[in-house]
Amino acid sequence: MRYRSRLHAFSELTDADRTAIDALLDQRQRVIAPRRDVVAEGEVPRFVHVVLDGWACRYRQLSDGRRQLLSLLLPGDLIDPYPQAVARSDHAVGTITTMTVAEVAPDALAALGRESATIARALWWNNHVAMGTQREWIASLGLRSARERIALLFCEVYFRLRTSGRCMGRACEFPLTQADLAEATGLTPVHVNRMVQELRRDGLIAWGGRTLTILDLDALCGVASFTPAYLHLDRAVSAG
Amino acid sequence: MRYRSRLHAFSELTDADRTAIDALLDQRQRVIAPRRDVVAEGEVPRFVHVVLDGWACRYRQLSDGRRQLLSLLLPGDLIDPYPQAVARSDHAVGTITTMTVAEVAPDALAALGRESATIARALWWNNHVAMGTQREWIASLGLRSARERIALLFCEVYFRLRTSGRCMGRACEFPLTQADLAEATGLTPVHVNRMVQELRRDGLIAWGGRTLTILDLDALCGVASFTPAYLHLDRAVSAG
DNA sequence: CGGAGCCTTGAGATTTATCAAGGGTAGTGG
DNA sequence: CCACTACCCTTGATAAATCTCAAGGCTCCG
Repeated sequence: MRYRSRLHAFSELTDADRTAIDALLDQRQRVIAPRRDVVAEGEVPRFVHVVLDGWACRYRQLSDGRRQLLSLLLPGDLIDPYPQAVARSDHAVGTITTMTVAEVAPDALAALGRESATIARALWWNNHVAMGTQREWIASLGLRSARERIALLFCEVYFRLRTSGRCMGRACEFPLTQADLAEATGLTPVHVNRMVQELRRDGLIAWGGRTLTILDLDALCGVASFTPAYLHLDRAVSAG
Repeated sequence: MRYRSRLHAFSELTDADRTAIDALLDQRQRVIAPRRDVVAEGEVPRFVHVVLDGWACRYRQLSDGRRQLLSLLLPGDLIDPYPQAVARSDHAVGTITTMTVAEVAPDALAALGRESATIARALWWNNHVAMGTQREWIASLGLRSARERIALLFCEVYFRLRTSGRCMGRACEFPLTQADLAEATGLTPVHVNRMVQELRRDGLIAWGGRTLTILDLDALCGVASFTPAYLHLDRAVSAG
């Protein structure tokens, strides 16, 4: 089963809840080219965007041009998860691949949260997971080596895609370039390249084209010190 | 004016809202010794803790002992900002100094959020700021140098304390040890020491005892590439 | 007076960055 | 169908930032 949005994956939702969310997602959609900004830094977003297809990322850029990815936005993710927001964004969101987003009216989502207590909980749960993921990135950048950071990112993406039913066995899409990976892990592209080669040589992964295959999941998780606790999958419906 | 909790600082709150929150904070309090865990990793917290006095931190520790601070919890901060949580914590929270916390029943806070739309918004705003702060830490660890990271942390603490009315001019409390600072910035204590000395030598800060004095705020912000946008102070009542 | 915790300093090792160049591949236009 | 460009990946050599190890000093407290 493939979830249209992360909210759908929340285990306590009723069928009626899921139908109501679907209705919101169908109201208004947009297709965005790769490498474009969806939300600029300082902008006040007019919609709650939900990624329906394709990948994007949050990022922050310093005045001297240095850029850091802050999180990956995969299919199903909410880009502006604040029903009541109307706040100036403190970071930018840009596409990586061609992306289809649903543009949901903040008021409509807020209304849904008031009508259904489970949807309200789903919104908080989604937030909880997003914060946990950010914390894991902090731990990654702060105390893991280059090799460990890269392994961690592979693990995270694999588990997240699997939750939403977007893996085939041990393989999944992975459309980032090595330069993107460098911006996500706080390393240089050159060094990322060497570490990726090492992971390949050690038989942990295969990665080429836009496909990542995890050849030895346990070993990769071990290298990354990865445990999926921060994804709070215990409250998610498993997609297999 | 000194705010008891971050929620109090939300500019849209009415006096009635603030009184209601105060009532929650007064129900049950606890004093915790320095260097103790408030919430252990994997624990399901039974309360929403609010820091009334003293400092704490979120942290994550890998099996080999390496430890990374994930965020600082200053007076007023909510430790478990999920009214509906009842989720296993994916990280630990420990005190730095002696700390007084209010232990609020999650249900009571949730009820308050249902009764007052502004309190509900305040909870989301609080979350929004917490996420922004985590993103800034990611950007700090990912693309800033040692010197820049340390300067950034000083800036962040100063601005956050000022918002809640806990600065005297350019001076504020700063009870972290250099080893703590190292765990927050992903550096070694030795290197932190050298960078702090550099910042002192350059006349940017004075730091000793448990007091930090910012001697040249503009220059320090410049070194750190600090802009307080992520704190979303535009929706906070200024404490001066 | 002794110990513990924290800060400071020095010297050498390691990780990662920087600079520079070459090769592969896919798409584009002639 | 071929040349050409753009983008990405790869490799090597050297440099810089940060870590590691080791030791000494200061201050507070019992």
